[in-house]
Formats: sequence, C-alpha cells, structure tokens
Amino acid sequence: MGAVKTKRMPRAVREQQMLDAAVETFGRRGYMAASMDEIAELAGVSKPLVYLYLNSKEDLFTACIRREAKSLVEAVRAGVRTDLPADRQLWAGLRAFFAHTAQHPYAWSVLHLQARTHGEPFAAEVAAMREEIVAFVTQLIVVAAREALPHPRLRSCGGTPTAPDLAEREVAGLAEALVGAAESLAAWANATAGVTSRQAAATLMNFAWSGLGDLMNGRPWSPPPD
Amino acid sequence: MGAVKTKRMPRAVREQQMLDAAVETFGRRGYMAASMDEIAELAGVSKPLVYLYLNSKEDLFTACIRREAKSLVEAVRAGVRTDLPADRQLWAGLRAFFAHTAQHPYAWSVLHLQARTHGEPFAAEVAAMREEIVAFVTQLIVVAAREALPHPRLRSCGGTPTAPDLAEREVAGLAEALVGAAESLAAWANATAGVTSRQAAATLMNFAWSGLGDLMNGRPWSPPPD
Amino acid sequence: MGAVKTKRMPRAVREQQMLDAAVETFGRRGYMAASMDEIAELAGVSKPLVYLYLNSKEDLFTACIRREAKSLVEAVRAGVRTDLPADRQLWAGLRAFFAHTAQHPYAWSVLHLQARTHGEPFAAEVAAMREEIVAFVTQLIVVAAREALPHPRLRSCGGTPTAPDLAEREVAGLAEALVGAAESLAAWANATAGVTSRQAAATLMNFAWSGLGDLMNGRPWSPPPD
Amino acid sequence: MGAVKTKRMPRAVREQQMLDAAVETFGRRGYMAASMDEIAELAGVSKPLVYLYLNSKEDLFTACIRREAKSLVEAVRAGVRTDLPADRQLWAGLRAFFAHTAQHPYAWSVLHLQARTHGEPFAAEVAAMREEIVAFVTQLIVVAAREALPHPRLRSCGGTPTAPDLAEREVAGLAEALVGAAESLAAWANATAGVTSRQAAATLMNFAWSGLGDLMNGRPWSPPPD
DNA sequence: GATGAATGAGCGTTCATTCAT
DNA sequence: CATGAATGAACGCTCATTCAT
Repeated sequence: MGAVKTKRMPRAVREQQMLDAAVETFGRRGYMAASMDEIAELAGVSKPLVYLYLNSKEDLFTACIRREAKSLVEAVRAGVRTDLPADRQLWAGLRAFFAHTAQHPYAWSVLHLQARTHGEPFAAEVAAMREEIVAFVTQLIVVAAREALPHPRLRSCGGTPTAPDLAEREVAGLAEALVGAAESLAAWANATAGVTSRQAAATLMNFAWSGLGDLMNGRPWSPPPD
Repeated sequence: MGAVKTKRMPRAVREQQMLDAAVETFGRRGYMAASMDEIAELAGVSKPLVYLYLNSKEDLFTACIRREAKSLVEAVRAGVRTDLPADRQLWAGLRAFFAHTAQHPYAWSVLHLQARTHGEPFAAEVAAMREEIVAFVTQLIVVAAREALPHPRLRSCGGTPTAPDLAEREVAGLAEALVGAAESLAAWANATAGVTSRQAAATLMNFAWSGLGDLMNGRPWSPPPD
Repeated sequence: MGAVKTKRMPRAVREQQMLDAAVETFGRRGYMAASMDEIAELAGVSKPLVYLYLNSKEDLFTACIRREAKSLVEAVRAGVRTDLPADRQLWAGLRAFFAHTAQHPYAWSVLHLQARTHGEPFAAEVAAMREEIVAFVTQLIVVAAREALPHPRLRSCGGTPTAPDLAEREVAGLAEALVGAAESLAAWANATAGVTSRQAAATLMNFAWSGLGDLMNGRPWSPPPD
Repeated sequence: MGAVKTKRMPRAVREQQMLDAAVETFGRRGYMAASMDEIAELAGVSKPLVYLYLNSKEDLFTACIRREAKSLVEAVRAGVRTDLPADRQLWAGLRAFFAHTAQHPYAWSVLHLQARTHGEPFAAEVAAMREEIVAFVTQLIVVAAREALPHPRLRSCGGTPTAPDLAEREVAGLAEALVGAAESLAAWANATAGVTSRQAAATLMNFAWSGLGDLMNGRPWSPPPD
C-alpha cells in the first residue's frame, strides 16, 4: 500500500507521490482529521520532506484540490467531441464525469465534500472549477435550444432568441440544477451496488432531456399563483 | 451574545440552548474546528454542563443532526397537502425546502456539508433523513406517473405498470437526481443575490417537469449504442 | 525542586508559581532554549495550564519581564530615603540594586541579558524600566550638582545653573555610563567570589564620585584637538 | 544579496564569506533564531558546504565570536600608541572602541549580546576577550596612577606602590566599571541619534577622569558606616 | 445543579544534521 | 568540490475530557 519506499527520487516524482497520499488521506479522513504524519507515512517519506516540498497543510490541500480539479475537468473535456450535437456532447461529458468520479473516489471526496466544507481558501478553489463546468453546461443548453428551433431563421433576430425566451438566470439555474443532479448521482452511483456510470448518465440524460413531464404525457407545468 | 445567562433553567430548555449554540458553531466553523469551549460559551453555560447533558462532542453533533433533520423533514411535510395532485405536492415541498434551508443556514450547513463530510456516525444519520425525502419524492413521481396515465385500467396488470415501464431503480435514480438538484439549487439560491426560494423552486419544477427536452420540441432522447 | 505538586490551587497562586519557574528557566537556558515543557514541569503543572493562564511563550516571557522589572525597581526605590543628600541616596540605591541582583540572579539574567537579546516586544519592556532608573540617576546627579555649589545664590539665575554648565545630553550620558557601570559590576560581583554587594557599591561610588582623576591629584582632563 | 555566487573560490575566502553571513545573521536574529539555511543562503553556498568547513552551528558561532573578538581587540590596540601618557592612551582606546562597535553593529551584537546570552561554550569565549580588555585598562589605570604620583621615587619600593594603596581588587573593580560603562555607552551612542563616537568617548573620559565628584568641588566620598 | 481547576494526547511545524551522487 | 534529497527529534500550542468542590 502506498508508494514503495524507494530512496532518492527526483523532486517531481516525490511530489506526486505526496499528492497521491494526501488526496487519499484527505478523502478518507477529511481535511482536519487527516494528519500530516499519516500522509507522510502513506507517501513513504518523512514529514519534513512534505513540508519542504509543499509548505503547509493548507498548501498541500490546495495543491490536491488544484491537481484533482484539473484532472477532472480534463477528463470531462477529453470525453466530448465538440463537433457532435449538443445532446451527444452532454451525454459524453456526463459519462466521462461519472466514470472519473467512480474511478477516483478520494479525489471526488476531496473536491465535492472536503474542499467545500472547509472554508475560504479551498471553497473558492473548487468553486472556480465548478463554474467552469457550469459554464460548459450552460453553453450546451443554449446550443441545444438553438439546434432544436424548427425554423433557424426565426432565431437570432438581433442576437436574442425569440421563441424559447430563456432569461440568462433561468438558464444558469437549469445548468446549476443539472450539475447538482450529476454530483448527487455520482455519489449515489458509487454507493449503490450495480449502478454503472453509463446507467447513471442515462438516468440523468432522461431526466434532463425528457423531464418528468414526459411521464405525464407532456402535461405542462406552471407555478400556481400563491 | 447567544443566550442570556439566566440561572436555573429546566434541563430541557438548557439542552435546546446548547443545541442552538452547537448548530451555529458547527455550521460556522465545521465539526472539527468547532471547539467545545466556544459552544459552551455561546450557550452561556459552563463546559462540564455540556458534557453532563450531552456526553461528548460526537453525541452533541449527532443530537444536532437529529434535531435539524427532524426539523427540516417536518417543515417539508408541513408544506405539502397530500390531497392535491402530485405536481402541486412537489411544488409545495420544494418551496418549503428552499424556504427552510434559507432561513436556517447553519442547520443546512450542518446537514448538507458537515454531517456528510465527517464520516460514519454522522453520515448515516443524515443519510437516513435523505432517504426519507428521496422516498417521499419517489412516491410522488410514481403517483404523478399514475395520474398521468390516460386509461387507469391499463396500468397495474399484475402489479407491474406496463406503459411507462419504470424500473424501480430508474425511478430511484430520478428521485435522487431531483433531490440532488434541489440541494444544489439551495446553495446556489442562498449564494446568488436576488434569487428567492420561490424562483429556485420554479426553476427546479420547470427542469423536472418539462425537462430540457421541452426546449427541443419534445424530440426524444435515447442513449447512443456505444 | 520546584513547587511541591499540590493540587487545586487558586489561580493567582498557580500563576506566581509558573512565573517563578519561568524566570528560573528563562534565566538558566535563555528565552529560546527554554521549553514550555520544562517550565511547566518545574512549576509542577501540566503544559496546557500554563497556556490557559499565560497564553503563549511570548506572553509568559513578557509577564516575567514585567514582574521582575517591577520587583527590581521597587527594591531600589525602597532602599533610598529621599530626604538624604544625593550621594547617600545614590549609595543606598546602588546597594539595593546590587543586593537585589545578587539575590535574584535568574531575574537579573532575564532582565539584563535575555530580554535585551530577543527583540522587540521584550527589549522595549525592559528599556522602559531602564529609562526609569536612568531618569532617577539623572535627577540625582542634577541634585548633587546643585547641592555642591558653594554659593547657592550663584545658581538658578533664571533657572539655568551657570557654573557646572551641563548640557542635558551630557548628563544623560553620565547617567547612562553610571547605570551601565552598575550593570556590569553586578555581573562582576556575582561572578567574582568574595565580592559583596557592599563592596561593589563602594567601588562604583568611588569611581563615580572621585573619578579616576582623583588618582591623578585632580589633574583635569580635556579631549585632545584631533 | 550577500556574496555574489562565484564558483570555485579558495577555501579560506569561502570561509570568510560564511563567517560574514553568519555574523550578520546571528547579529540580526540571535543565535537560536538564526537558521543554518539562512546563513548558507546569505553566504551564497549550499548548506552541506557550511558543515564541511565549519562543522556545526556551535562551531560556526564560536568561530564568529573568535574572529570578531580578535578584530575588536586589534582595532582597539591599533588605536593606542603606548608611548603616550595613560590618559591619551585611554582616550585613543575608547575612540577606537566606539568607532569599531558603531561600524560593525552585527559583530558587536554577537559579542555583547548573543555570546553572553547563550551559555557556556560562548560566554567563556567572549569573556576571554573582555578580560584582555579589562587587563589593558587595569594596566592603564595603574600606569596613570604612577604617573600622577608627585615623587616618582616614592613608588615601586619593592614593586608594591605605597601611596595610593589600591588593592588589586579595587583596581579590577574600577576597570570593570569603566569597561561596563563603555559597553553601555556604545549601545547608547548607537541608539541615540546625533551622538558620535567621539562624543561618547569624551563623556566617558570626563566621567572616568574627573568623576562626578568634580561637580562637587572635590568633596570626597566615603561609605557610611552601616 | 453547576463550575473552576487541571490534564493526556496529539498536531502542525521547524531545524540541525547527514547521505548519495 | 559541491549539492539535492532526506530525516530524527523536538517544540509551541490546542482540545476533548474529567475531577473536586
């Protein structure tokens, strides 16, 4: 378990080993309960070396968040082919997302739980990543809406789509909801035996694309006056 | 600050004051960073009294989770009238949910962030509550689906609905997605200035009921072969 | 050694025990080399109690300096009777000073060496005490000069003494030199076996009063041109 | 900053650079707070090289003390011309002393504060230098006393001066006081804006030669019975 | 019923010091 | 000759927890 205790490695390699150990420990125990001792031991190095390379517990945690956020975003990006229609792009992104979180549960715990739970240096870090993803999804929604318009010429009269007049904030809310649902399903899929990332993605696509309203034969919904 | 230091209060009252202080402190600082000293001071009692009444930090945290989980579930339950159609029930439940989380941010932080982030005694506690809510939503979805069936007699031929052949797990996934989206929107609504709990609920209802597919004029979605 | 390990003492008493132990340890080992563990053990208490009462190593050190500075100044003040002539006052003050420093060597080490050696929060603290003493000595010098004037009517023509026209800074320098000599002699007397505080005081009084010039039959001294 | 990083210098030169850096760092931060890392960096060499040349922190500090002590003593020695009368010698020595301490504040801090504050290997080192200076001053006092004797033939009947029967210890005390006063004035002159090393020396010469008694028109002083 | 007094245990951090290259 | 890599040991500080009153 952990890295084999090999001596005299170049700095870059050791740093990655430390980050591996830190992500696992932070993911397992939580930021505060994780001790630098445990991380160092798991990394197969002494504690001073961890401090020499990564300065402090805070910096170490931040480095973990950055590395894993980048890794997750890249995994999602690598999964989508931008030349496909929006729904296929979303599908691919979701599959990549669920696959990545399933394969890196500690990283996902760090990003989704630990970083958000422990205040400002960290929450901001992961919020940046999340906003990137939300922006990506928002754009997909807008593109999908455009593609779906029956008569292309009707749209973009002055840049503002007329038919599905989505206020910006409305779309932002939808994207937020979609991403939130995805995050929740990731945890659910990982915890529920026998749910593959493919199934999770399919469930969410059905939810997002057809809505529950499909079950009701298209009966529309609008808020009651209250 | 905190409770006024009044002497000789009945135990039940003192306990509630302690829980109030604990929820606020746990919500503010996080489970591990919250110190029993701070909680006792905020509650206006001495530390040994906290231990006399609530045994340990773990028990205190658990008591917080239980009280706030119960409070949240009751608030949601109180908001729905079971004699209304399913969509109205869902709408009412969401409004109650968003309103409660907005009004009790520390409690929501404890339930949504802290409890899930700090391992097993606590995660299970809040998971129980969550399952209760998911079950409620699941049932609403099923009822809604039934209500939507054009010919009631077609369904439940042998207990298995035929037309909208929803595997149990599929519905569970939908409910999970819906609840996850709600949780995410709660944080988003609280963080985004000018978004009321009503708007958040409306956004989610639109998303859930009509789906994004509505934007595409009902063009259905089905997973590509891959 | 150290205080007998008695339990449950009132806070004020414990604090003094801690300060005793701290002064001894700081005096013995130096500020940085002294460990809070050693101080706590010498005081017969656990380390957290030291922190509970005295906050931090810095604060503890500052408290030591303040207590011992006050103690030293009070000892000197208590030794002089302000109704006596200036030379007798100086003599009494020096005797008290040498006696106190001889009886409290750790305290003297803290004030004279440790506090000055370890930078700003501390140096300022002891500098304040020193200035108090220098001011006292300065005043004694001025008074002595007045007393020594053969014809009282000659002085204070407009408030400024004419004959021994001592620039303010000149007097300050003399006082500084006298105090510095006293500080040095304190260390010398403590280190040299058989030198009593009385002898040290006498030596310094002779030096200060008659000067070395006495040895030269009053041959005056004035700086060469260069 | 510090020495320019030049490669392949002869050992002796490198050692001096290291000592320069060490003196500055020890003077600035204090012995314990100074880190070998900082010293090595300021010297422009790697840490192991410091250890290779100077063995340990203790040895390094000792080397600093020795070099600076030697430097100070040599500066003072170089300032006096032994063919002049004693008062001129003392004057010259003091001027050299004040000038040197003013020009090498870190060295003076190391000798006067750090070395004395940090216990035995070091205090002894600087004490040796101090004794050398005290001995020099003692001899000057004795010589001055002899010069001042009206009838040269009266003195040195058998090597023991008769008239001004100065017990050896008495002279030692005077020299100690003089040196102590000088040390104090050095700090005072460096800290007080506008006081030159010449003025500091003049103040001390006046103090030493004429004494405060001069102000009192030669009224002698003798210890009260007590 | 309520509290001032007290602590065992552990954590983040640093530093002087040494190999292996 | 010179250094990047690595560590054992210790220190300042904090916290959940418990007595004795």
